[in-house]
Amino acid sequence: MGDLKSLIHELLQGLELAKKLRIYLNVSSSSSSIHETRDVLIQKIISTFEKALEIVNRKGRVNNLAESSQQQQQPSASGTLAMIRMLDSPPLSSSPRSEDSDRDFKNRDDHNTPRKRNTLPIRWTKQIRVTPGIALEGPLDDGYSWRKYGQKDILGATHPRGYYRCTHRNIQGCLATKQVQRSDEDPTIFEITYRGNHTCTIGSVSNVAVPIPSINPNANQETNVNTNQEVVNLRTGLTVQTENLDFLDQSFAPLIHFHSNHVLESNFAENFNSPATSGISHFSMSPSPSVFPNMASEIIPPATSVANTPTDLDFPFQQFQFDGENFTFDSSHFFP
DNA sequence: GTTATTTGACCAGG
DNA sequence: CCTGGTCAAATAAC
Repeated sequence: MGDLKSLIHELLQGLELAKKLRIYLNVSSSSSSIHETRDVLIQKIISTFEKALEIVNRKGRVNNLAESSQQQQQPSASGTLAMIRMLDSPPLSSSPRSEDSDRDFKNRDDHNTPRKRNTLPIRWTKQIRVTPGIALEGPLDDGYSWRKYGQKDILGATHPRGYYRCTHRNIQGCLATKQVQRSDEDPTIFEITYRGNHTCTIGSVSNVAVPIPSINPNANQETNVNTNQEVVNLRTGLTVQTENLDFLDQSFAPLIHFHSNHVLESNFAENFNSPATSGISHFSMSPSPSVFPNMASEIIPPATSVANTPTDLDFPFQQFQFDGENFTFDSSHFFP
Protein backbone atom coordinates (compact mmCIF):
# COMPACT_ATOMS: atom_id res chain seq x y z
CA MET A 1 0.00 0.00 0.00
CA GLY A 2 2.86 2.31 0.66
CA ASP A 3 4.08 1.75 -2.84
CA LEU A 4 0.68 2.47 -4.20
CA LYS A 5 0.51 5.71 -2.36
CA SER A 6 3.87 6.73 -3.61
CA LEU A 7 2.82 5.87 -7.09
CA ILE A 8 -0.32 7.89 -6.77
CA HIS A 9 1.65 10.67 -5.29
CA GLU A 10 3.95 10.79 -8.25
CA LEU A 11 1.17 10.47 -10.74
CA LEU A 12 -0.73 13.26 -9.16
CA GLN A 13 2.25 15.43 -9.19
CA GLY A 14 2.91 14.77 -12.81
CA LEU A 15 -0.67 15.40 -13.75
CA GLU A 16 -0.98 18.64 -11.93
CA LEU A 17 2.33 19.88 -13.15
CA ALA A 18 1.40 19.07 -16.68
CA LYS A 19 -1.82 21.01 -16.28
CA LYS A 20 -0.03 23.96 -14.88
CA LEU A 21 2.47 23.78 -17.64
CA ARG A 22 -0.34 23.78 -20.14
CA ILE A 23 -1.83 26.86 -18.60
CA TYR A 24 1.45 28.56 -18.59
CA LEU A 25 2.27 27.66 -22.13
CA ASN A 26 -1.08 28.78 -23.39
CA VAL A 27 -0.39 32.15 -21.98
CA SER A 28 3.18 32.67 -22.82
CA SER A 29 3.87 30.72 -25.92
CA SER A 30 5.12 32.79 -28.76
CA SER A 31 5.68 30.49 -31.68
CA SER A 32 2.60 28.90 -33.09
CA SER A 33 4.23 25.70 -34.24
CA ILE A 34 5.97 25.27 -30.96
CA HIS A 35 2.74 26.09 -29.28
CA GLU A 36 0.94 23.32 -31.07
CA THR A 37 3.62 20.84 -30.32
CA ARG A 38 3.56 21.79 -26.72
CA ASP A 39 -0.18 21.54 -26.52
CA VAL A 40 -0.19 18.12 -28.01
CA LEU A 41 2.52 16.92 -25.73
CA ILE A 42 0.93 18.40 -22.67
CA GLN A 43 -2.41 16.93 -23.54
CA LYS A 44 -0.82 13.56 -23.98
CA ILE A 45 0.93 13.84 -20.68
CA ILE A 46 -2.24 14.82 -18.90
CA SER A 47 -4.33 12.09 -20.40
CA THR A 48 -1.66 9.57 -19.62
CA PHE A 49 -1.57 10.60 -16.02
CA GLU A 50 -5.31 10.60 -15.77
CA LYS A 51 -5.54 7.12 -17.18
CA ALA A 52 -2.86 5.90 -14.87
CA LEU A 53 -4.57 7.49 -11.92
CA GLU A 54 -7.84 5.87 -12.80
CA ILE A 55 -6.18 2.52 -12.95
CA VAL A 56 -4.42 3.01 -9.70
CA ASN A 57 -7.48 4.51 -8.13
CA ARG A 58 -9.47 1.40 -8.87
CA LYS A 59 -6.79 -0.73 -7.41
CA GLY A 60 -6.43 1.48 -4.38
CA ARG A 61 -10.15 1.47 -3.83
CA VAL A 62 -10.27 -2.24 -3.92
CA ASN A 63 -7.53 -2.42 -1.39
CA ASN A 64 -9.14 0.15 0.78
CA LEU A 65 -12.69 -1.03 0.75
CA ALA A 66 -12.13 -3.46 3.50
CA GLU A 67 -11.07 -0.79 5.89
CA SER A 68 -12.84 2.20 4.55
CA SER A 69 -15.79 2.77 2.29
CA GLN A 70 -15.01 6.40 1.86
CA GLN A 71 -13.59 6.20 -1.60
CA GLN A 72 -15.98 7.05 -4.29
CA GLN A 73 -15.82 6.00 -7.83
CA GLN A 74 -14.83 9.02 -9.75
CA PRO A 75 -13.64 9.51 -13.26
CA SER A 76 -10.46 11.18 -14.27
CA ALA A 77 -10.44 14.73 -13.10
CA SER A 78 -12.48 14.31 -9.99
CA GLY A 79 -10.65 11.11 -9.38
CA THR A 80 -7.65 13.23 -8.83
CA LEU A 81 -9.20 14.69 -5.75
CA ALA A 82 -10.02 11.28 -4.51
CA MET A 83 -6.40 10.44 -4.90
CA ILE A 84 -5.31 13.41 -2.97
CA ARG A 85 -7.60 12.44 -0.15
CA MET A 86 -6.24 8.98 -0.30
CA LEU A 87 -2.81 10.33 0.10
CA ASP A 88 -3.60 12.71 2.84
CA SER A 89 -5.78 10.76 5.10
CA PRO A 90 -3.39 8.33 6.73
CA PRO A 91 -0.38 10.49 7.48
CA LEU A 92 -2.41 13.49 8.40
CA SER A 93 -1.16 13.60 11.91
CA SER A 94 2.48 13.80 11.19
CA SER A 95 3.91 15.55 8.20
CA PRO A 96 2.59 14.30 4.93
CA ARG A 97 4.90 16.49 2.99
CA SER A 98 7.95 14.70 4.13
CA GLU A 99 6.77 11.18 3.85
CA ASP A 100 8.05 10.83 0.38
CA SER A 101 10.90 13.17 0.69
CA ASP A 102 12.94 12.23 3.61
CA ARG A 103 12.28 8.66 4.27
CA ASP A 104 14.64 7.32 1.71
CA PHE A 105 17.68 9.18 2.77
CA LYS A 106 17.04 10.91 6.00
CA ASN A 107 19.02 8.71 8.27
CA ARG A 108 21.13 6.69 6.02
CA ASP A 109 23.98 9.11 6.09
CA ASP A 110 24.08 9.38 9.80
CA HIS A 111 25.57 6.05 10.48
CA ASN A 112 27.43 5.21 7.42
CA THR A 113 30.97 5.45 6.36
CA PRO A 114 32.75 8.71 7.05
CA ARG A 115 32.16 9.74 3.49
CA LYS A 116 28.46 9.72 3.85
CA ARG A 117 27.82 12.27 6.44
CA ASN A 118 25.42 14.51 4.69
CA THR A 119 22.80 14.76 7.35
CA LEU A 120 20.90 17.56 5.76
CA PRO A 121 17.44 16.43 4.85
CA ILE A 122 17.42 18.94 2.08
CA ARG A 123 15.94 17.78 -1.08
CA TRP A 124 13.95 19.23 -3.87
CA THR A 125 13.09 18.28 -7.34
CA LYS A 126 12.65 20.07 -10.56
CA GLN A 127 11.84 18.90 -14.00
CA ILE A 128 13.72 19.91 -17.05
CA ARG A 129 12.30 19.55 -20.46
CA VAL A 130 14.37 19.04 -23.52
CA THR A 131 12.87 19.47 -26.92
CA PRO A 132 14.22 18.09 -30.15
CA GLY A 133 14.49 20.98 -32.52
CA ILE A 134 14.55 23.70 -29.98
CA ALA A 135 17.60 22.58 -28.18
CA LEU A 136 16.90 23.27 -24.58
CA GLU A 137 13.70 24.31 -23.01
CA GLY A 138 14.96 24.15 -19.54
CA PRO A 139 18.17 24.37 -17.70
CA LEU A 140 19.93 21.11 -17.65
CA ASP A 141 22.45 22.35 -15.33
CA ASP A 142 22.38 24.59 -12.41
CA GLY A 143 25.66 26.34 -12.42
CA TYR A 144 27.48 23.87 -10.30
CA SER A 145 30.08 21.41 -11.26
CA TRP A 146 28.77 17.91 -10.90
CA ARG A 147 30.60 14.70 -11.14
CA LYS A 148 28.80 11.55 -11.93
CA TYR A 149 29.46 8.82 -9.47
CA GLY A 150 26.90 6.25 -10.34
CA GLN A 151 24.01 5.12 -12.40
CA LYS A 152 21.25 2.77 -11.46
CA ASP A 153 18.37 1.09 -13.13
CA ILE A 154 15.34 1.95 -11.12
CA LEU A 155 12.55 -0.46 -10.67
CA GLY A 156 9.55 0.55 -12.68
CA ALA A 157 11.40 3.20 -14.53
CA THR A 158 12.37 2.84 -18.12
CA HIS A 159 15.43 4.95 -17.84
CA PRO A 160 18.28 4.66 -15.41
CA ARG A 161 18.92 7.22 -12.75
CA GLY A 162 22.17 9.07 -12.69
CA TYR A 163 23.87 10.08 -9.49
CA TYR A 164 25.96 13.18 -9.32
CA ARG A 165 27.88 14.85 -6.59
CA CYS A 166 29.61 18.16 -6.36
CA THR A 167 32.98 18.16 -8.02
CA HIS A 168 34.40 19.99 -5.03
CA ARG A 169 33.31 17.37 -2.61
CA ASN A 170 36.80 16.30 -1.78
CA ILE A 171 38.33 19.73 -1.90
CA GLN A 172 35.79 21.68 0.06
CA GLY A 173 33.72 18.95 1.52
CA CYS A 174 30.71 20.08 -0.41
CA LEU A 175 28.14 17.40 0.08
CA ALA A 176 25.59 18.47 -2.43
CA THR A 177 24.35 15.75 -4.71
CA LYS A 178 21.73 15.40 -7.35
CA GLN A 179 19.93 12.63 -9.12
CA VAL A 180 18.80 12.81 -12.67
CA GLN A 181 16.10 10.65 -14.05
CA ARG A 182 14.45 10.81 -17.40
CA SER A 183 10.72 10.70 -17.31
CA ASP A 184 9.01 7.61 -18.55
CA GLU A 185 6.03 9.49 -19.77
CA ASP A 186 7.93 12.04 -21.70
CA PRO A 187 11.55 11.30 -22.52
CA THR A 188 12.12 14.98 -23.03
CA ILE A 189 11.57 15.59 -19.37
CA PHE A 190 14.30 15.04 -16.86
CA GLU A 191 13.55 15.07 -13.23
CA ILE A 192 16.42 16.32 -11.18
CA THR A 193 16.44 15.81 -7.48
CA TYR A 194 18.85 17.89 -5.51
CA ARG A 195 20.08 17.03 -2.11
CA GLY A 196 21.95 19.13 0.33
CA ASN A 197 23.37 22.54 0.14
CA HIS A 198 26.41 23.54 -1.75
CA THR A 199 29.06 24.66 0.62
CA CYS A 200 31.63 25.06 -2.06
CA THR A 201 32.55 28.45 -3.36
CA ILE A 202 34.91 27.73 -6.14
CA GLY A 203 34.25 26.90 -9.71
CA SER A 204 31.15 27.75 -11.55
CA VAL A 205 29.13 28.97 -8.73
CA SER A 206 31.08 32.04 -8.02
CA ASN A 207 31.01 32.99 -11.63
CA VAL A 208 27.41 32.37 -12.02
CA ALA A 209 25.32 32.86 -9.01
CA VAL A 210 26.55 36.28 -8.24
CA PRO A 211 25.76 38.25 -11.33
CA ILE A 212 22.12 37.36 -11.48
CA PRO A 213 20.86 39.60 -8.77
CA SER A 214 19.06 42.19 -10.78
CA ILE A 215 16.00 40.03 -10.76
CA ASN A 216 15.82 39.80 -7.06
CA PRO A 217 18.03 42.23 -5.25
CA ASN A 218 17.39 40.53 -1.99
CA ALA A 219 18.62 37.22 -3.17
CA ASN A 220 22.18 38.07 -3.98
CA GLN A 221 23.89 36.59 -1.01
CA GLU A 222 21.30 34.19 0.11
CA THR A 223 22.73 31.33 -1.76
CA ASN A 224 24.09 29.68 1.28
CA VAL A 225 21.34 30.41 3.67
CA ASN A 226 20.46 27.33 5.57
CA THR A 227 17.84 28.68 7.82
CA ASN A 228 15.26 26.33 6.53
CA GLN A 229 12.82 29.10 6.37
CA GLU A 230 12.20 29.71 2.78
CA VAL A 231 12.85 28.72 -0.74
CA VAL A 232 14.12 31.30 -3.08
CA ASN A 233 14.40 31.10 -6.76
CA LEU A 234 17.04 33.52 -7.75
CA ARG A 235 15.77 33.85 -11.23
CA THR A 236 12.24 34.64 -10.39
CA GLY A 237 12.45 36.05 -6.96
CA LEU A 238 9.90 33.52 -5.98
CA THR A 239 9.89 32.81 -2.34
CA VAL A 240 8.05 30.02 -0.71
CA GLN A 241 7.59 30.13 2.97
CA THR A 242 7.71 26.96 4.90
CA GLU A 243 4.58 27.71 6.76
CA ASN A 244 2.77 28.13 3.53
CA LEU A 245 3.90 24.74 2.54
CA ASP A 246 2.25 23.47 5.62
CA PHE A 247 -0.93 24.99 4.51
CA LEU A 248 -0.42 23.35 1.20
CA ASP A 249 -0.13 20.00 2.73
CA GLN A 250 -3.76 19.23 2.54
CA SER A 251 -4.08 19.29 -1.14
CA PHE A 252 -1.04 20.53 -2.91
CA ALA A 253 1.80 18.94 -1.15
CA PRO A 254 1.78 15.96 -3.44
CA LEU A 255 2.12 18.29 -6.35
CA ILE A 256 5.02 20.21 -5.06
CA HIS A 257 8.20 18.39 -4.94
CA PHE A 258 9.89 20.73 -2.62
CA HIS A 259 10.94 18.75 0.32
CA SER A 260 12.97 21.21 2.10
CA ASN A 261 13.75 24.77 2.47
CA HIS A 262 16.63 25.68 0.41
CA VAL A 263 17.92 28.28 -1.85
CA LEU A 264 17.96 27.48 -5.45
CA GLU A 265 21.07 28.64 -7.09
CA SER A 266 20.57 27.40 -10.52
CA ASN A 267 22.13 29.20 -13.33
CA PHE A 268 19.89 29.24 -16.27
CA ALA A 269 21.78 31.44 -18.56
CA GLU A 270 24.81 29.35 -19.07
CA ASN A 271 22.83 26.30 -19.78
CA PHE A 272 21.12 27.87 -22.64
CA ASN A 273 23.96 29.74 -23.94
CA SER A 274 27.08 27.72 -23.97
CA PRO A 275 26.90 26.37 -27.45
CA ALA A 276 29.43 23.66 -27.77
CA THR A 277 31.16 23.05 -24.54
CA SER A 278 28.34 22.61 -22.17
CA GLY A 279 25.73 19.98 -22.07
CA ILE A 280 23.56 21.73 -24.52
CA SER A 281 24.73 19.70 -27.44
CA HIS A 282 23.93 16.57 -25.61
CA PHE A 283 20.40 17.63 -25.16
CA SER A 284 19.45 18.63 -28.57
CA MET A 285 17.70 15.42 -29.05
CA SER A 286 14.45 13.99 -29.99
CA PRO A 287 11.93 12.43 -27.69
CA SER A 288 12.46 8.95 -28.94
CA PRO A 289 15.29 7.11 -27.34
CA SER A 290 16.04 5.45 -30.59
CA VAL A 291 17.01 8.77 -31.98
CA PHE A 292 19.72 9.32 -29.45
CA PRO A 293 22.49 7.14 -30.68
CA ASN A 294 24.97 8.42 -28.20
CA MET A 295 22.50 8.57 -25.42
CA ALA A 296 22.45 4.88 -25.01
CA SER A 297 23.18 5.25 -21.37
CA GLU A 298 20.46 7.79 -21.11
CA ILE A 299 21.15 10.22 -18.44
CA ILE A 300 22.57 13.56 -18.54
CA PRO A 301 25.68 14.78 -20.09
CA PRO A 302 28.78 16.02 -18.50
CA ALA A 303 27.37 18.54 -16.18
CA THR A 304 30.75 19.70 -15.25
CA SER A 305 31.40 21.73 -18.29
CA VAL A 306 28.95 24.22 -17.17
CA ALA A 307 30.27 27.29 -15.67
CA ASN A 308 32.83 28.34 -18.09
CA THR A 309 31.03 31.05 -19.91
CA PRO A 310 30.87 34.12 -17.77
CA THR A 311 29.89 36.28 -20.65
CA ASP A 312 26.75 34.31 -20.98
CA LEU A 313 25.49 36.08 -18.00
CA ASP A 314 24.14 38.76 -20.17
CA PHE A 315 21.87 36.27 -21.71
CA PRO A 316 18.23 37.19 -21.34
CA PHE A 317 17.29 34.25 -19.27
CA GLN A 318 13.92 35.66 -18.49
CA GLN A 319 12.40 33.69 -21.26
CA PHE A 320 13.44 30.54 -19.53
CA GLN A 321 12.48 31.47 -16.11
CA PHE A 322 9.80 28.94 -15.81
CA ASP A 323 10.11 27.00 -18.91
CA GLY A 324 10.87 23.53 -17.86
CA GLU A 325 10.90 24.41 -14.26
CA ASN A 326 8.81 22.06 -12.41
CA PHE A 327 8.16 23.88 -9.29
CA THR A 328 6.62 26.50 -11.37
CA PHE A 329 4.94 27.07 -8.25
CA ASP A 330 2.41 29.31 -9.74
CA SER A 331 2.25 31.39 -6.71
CA SER A 332 -0.76 33.07 -8.20
CA HIS A 333 -2.65 29.88 -7.80
CA PHE A 334 -1.55 29.15 -4.33
CA PHE A 335 -1.23 32.59 -2.93
CA PRO A 336 -3.73 34.79 -4.64
C1' DG B 1 49.85 13.38 -17.07
C1' DT B 2 45.21 14.64 -14.80
C1' DT B 3 40.38 14.48 -14.49
C1' DA B 4 35.86 12.61 -15.53
C1' DT B 5 32.86 8.68 -16.62
C1' DT B 6 31.48 3.95 -16.62
C1' DT B 7 30.08 0.03 -14.34
C1' DG B 8 30.05 -3.95 -11.32
C1' DA B 9 30.33 -4.60 -6.46
C1' DC B 10 29.12 -3.44 -2.04
C1' DC B 11 26.17 -1.76 1.67
C1' DA B 12 22.06 -0.50 4.40
C1' DG B 13 17.21 -0.31 4.86
C1' DG B 14 12.80 -2.20 4.23
C1' DC C 1 15.95 -10.96 -0.64
C1' DC C 2 15.21 -6.78 -3.24
C1' DT C 3 16.07 -2.05 -4.05
C1' DG C 4 18.31 2.37 -4.07
C1' DG C 5 22.52 4.70 -3.17
C1' DT C 6 27.45 4.75 -3.10
C1' DC C 7 32.19 3.17 -3.85
C1' DA C 8 36.11 2.37 -6.52
C1' DA C 9 38.77 0.14 -10.20
C1' DA C 10 38.99 0.36 -14.99
C1' DT C 11 38.48 3.07 -18.79
C1' DA C 12 37.89 7.22 -21.55
C1' DA C 13 38.54 11.94 -22.43
C1' DC C 14 41.23 15.95 -22.28
